[in-house]
Amino acid sequence: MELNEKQIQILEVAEKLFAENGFDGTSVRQISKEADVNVAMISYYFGSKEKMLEALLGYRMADFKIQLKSILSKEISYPEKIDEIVAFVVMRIHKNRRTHKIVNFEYSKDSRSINFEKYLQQKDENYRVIEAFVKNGQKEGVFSKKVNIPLIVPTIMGTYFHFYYNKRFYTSLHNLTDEISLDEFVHTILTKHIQQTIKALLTYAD
Amino acid sequence: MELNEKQIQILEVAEKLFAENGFDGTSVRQISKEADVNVAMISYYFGSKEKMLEALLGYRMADFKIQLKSILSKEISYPEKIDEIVAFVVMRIHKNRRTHKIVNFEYSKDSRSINFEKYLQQKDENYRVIEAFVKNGQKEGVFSKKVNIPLIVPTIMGTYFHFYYNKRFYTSLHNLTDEISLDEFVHTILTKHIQQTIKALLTYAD
DNA sequence: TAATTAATTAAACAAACGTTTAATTTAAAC
DNA sequence: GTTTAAATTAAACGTTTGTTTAATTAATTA
Repeated sequence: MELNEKQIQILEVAEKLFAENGFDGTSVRQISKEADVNVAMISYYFGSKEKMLEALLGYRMADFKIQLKSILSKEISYPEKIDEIVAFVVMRIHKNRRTHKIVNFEYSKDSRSINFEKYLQQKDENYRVIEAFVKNGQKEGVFSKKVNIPLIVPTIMGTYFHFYYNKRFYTSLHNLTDEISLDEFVHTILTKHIQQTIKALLTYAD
Repeated sequence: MELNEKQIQILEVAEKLFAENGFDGTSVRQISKEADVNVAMISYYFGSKEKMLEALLGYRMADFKIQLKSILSKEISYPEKIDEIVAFVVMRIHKNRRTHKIVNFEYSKDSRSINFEKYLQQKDENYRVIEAFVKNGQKEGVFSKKVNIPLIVPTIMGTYFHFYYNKRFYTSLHNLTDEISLDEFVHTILTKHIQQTIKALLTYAD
């Protein structure tokens, strides 16, 4: 789907409001007002509110596989590769945290009739790349064979998102006062914690 | 707050619908219809839709601290204690997953004016108990001192919730066909994975 | 420049929203 | 059995919802 400037402008406002107040908690009138366009433009450009969300998914979930694969082709040690993969995934989901939040919530609903193809595709690619990486490490005797590979990604992403969803709790626990120090915390301390966790898990012998 | 049978009946229907379709995605008329009471009963009993959610929090977040503390008083080894703590926390959040889901989403909104005291209290208790446990293990030389203690709980709960929020994806990955096998998976494989992760993290030497 | 397509608008649409009202039925207390 | 309080009801309240309409303006093409 080709998007012009105005469409992207609308999508970015929608992303912000959906993440802040939920899909159902945001009205198309709010979006149109904040994006400074007429209400009818949303139907005109996207067809409906739901299809607008689908367009947002397509817009945000692009170019994931390529970047992840370029990390894996590097000639560095296995622990270093874990560090790079985790750092990349955390950076990526932190950048797209708003869209992920919307998806996390809307996707788990039974009712909604939204097409999550783009999101699931990225999830699938993410899983396959990591599965191949871990199996390689196991074959070379670097990683433990007792690890449940499909649950590695939930541990990485889950740790980040639980932190993010409860950021009001954890920022007060860590004395993070503004948005900048939160970004910094994510890219240093939180990333390091997840790297440490995954490295420990993959080398742990019960 | 004292709750009579009818109020509990309403709250349990509300919990189910809120978790399925979101707070904003659920109407009081839906709740009243499914709970087989008149719409006005919700205002009559709880005052408003938002206060009904607060009542649900109070109802679901009780008796957490006592149960967790009784585990810690057991005379078992540190790794065994980790296993028991993780199993308890996972069992508990899985049982209350619907309410946690509602909170996870509503709490991270800036707009909403809901009182999350009961939820935050449980979170705080959970953190303090685990902090004390880990520090004890560190003092005795069993646990690594490089661990970021406030991020242990996000790793436990985050792994569970990321799995739960993407259950449609992971159940197809694990070939889980019905609700029973999902329950079983959570209490065996997923719990074991998280136990393994936390034990590895706490004993990992970089 | 004229014709055609795209973009933008204000107004209207029916449906659904949370909450309140006032009347009625049921239960408890005396 | 009468009085008082609690529970339940159908109907109405004013807003807000997503979407559509039909008219107008702007941009592109011929």
